[in-house]
Amino acid sequence: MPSKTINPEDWLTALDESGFRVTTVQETLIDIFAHSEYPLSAEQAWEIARQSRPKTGRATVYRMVEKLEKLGLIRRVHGYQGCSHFVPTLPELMMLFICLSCGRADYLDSQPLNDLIQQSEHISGHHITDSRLQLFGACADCQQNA
Amino acid sequence: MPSKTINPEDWLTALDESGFRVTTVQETLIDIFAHSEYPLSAEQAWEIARQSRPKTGRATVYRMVEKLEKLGLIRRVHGYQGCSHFVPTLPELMMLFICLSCGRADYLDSQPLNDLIQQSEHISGHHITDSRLQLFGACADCQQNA
DNA sequence: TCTTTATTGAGACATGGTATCAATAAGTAG
DNA sequence: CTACTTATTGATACCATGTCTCAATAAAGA
Repeated sequence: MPSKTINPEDWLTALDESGFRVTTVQETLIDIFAHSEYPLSAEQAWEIARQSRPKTGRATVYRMVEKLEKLGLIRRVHGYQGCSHFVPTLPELMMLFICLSCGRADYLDSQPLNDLIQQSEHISGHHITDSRLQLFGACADCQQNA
Repeated sequence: MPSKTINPEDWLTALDESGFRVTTVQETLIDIFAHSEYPLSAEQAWEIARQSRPKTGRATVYRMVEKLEKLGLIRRVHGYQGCSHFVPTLPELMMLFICLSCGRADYLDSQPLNDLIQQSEHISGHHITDSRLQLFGACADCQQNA
């Protein structure tokens, strides 16, 4: 479902514009992350990558993940599967929902959250520069099949 | 600052009532977590514990952390210092703020957040059973000293 | 006090992630 | 198109964090 609004080409462009060389591993890994409906760990991405590109090194995958995260193209999921899984970042601000039953990620409108954060900032006196909100539960589909 | 509303005695009672034996390591570790103003990792807690109780085993600390987390007495902090630090859980529902400059944790009223979550539940059709919201930035003190 | 059994400590092990370094391949200049 | 420069890669050694095992210890109840 993220794939609807994510274009692997843009990611390559982003890497290029940041002064990195465009390589085949990058293309492989970008494709993997951009098209996955589920949060992926570096280890999982490595496994998938080797199916189409057997010589892919482990360290390379970890380096790419770090790079993609720094560029804001993927985002770490902090949750029940551990804290080492990543989902593509959508262009707009979104809150992340993870279904505990099927594992899929869904994105919800986060404008109300931003309002709430601004409010908290006011009340507490803290200057808030970043936030993580993640929701867990059963997605609409899984509720029906239960 | 959490210490204001946290009573180590209650934690021991909670362990006792859950059918666990009350031991000296437990008392040591509970004291450490209940009185820390900063999120602590198991490793850090181990280090502190050995100062007053040198024979404390590493695995024991990890086991206690797991136990305390399961009982809901401490809570994992997902953030910039990694995902392996814990803070005491307050009795009321609270959002967590972590200062990126001094590392301290602060708790903010989370009623508005709960409203927001209910709203999202309605709109998305997902059944939300748990959430994590964490805020990062500079606390009021650190802003002044900057 | 004695007995039972959960809990502990020590250390081996597994996993996730990083550092090193020679080999490879992308980009650029000729 | 070729040669050159240098970022990126892959293999492997390494480190940190967390788990498992099992004999020894110490709570709790009889």
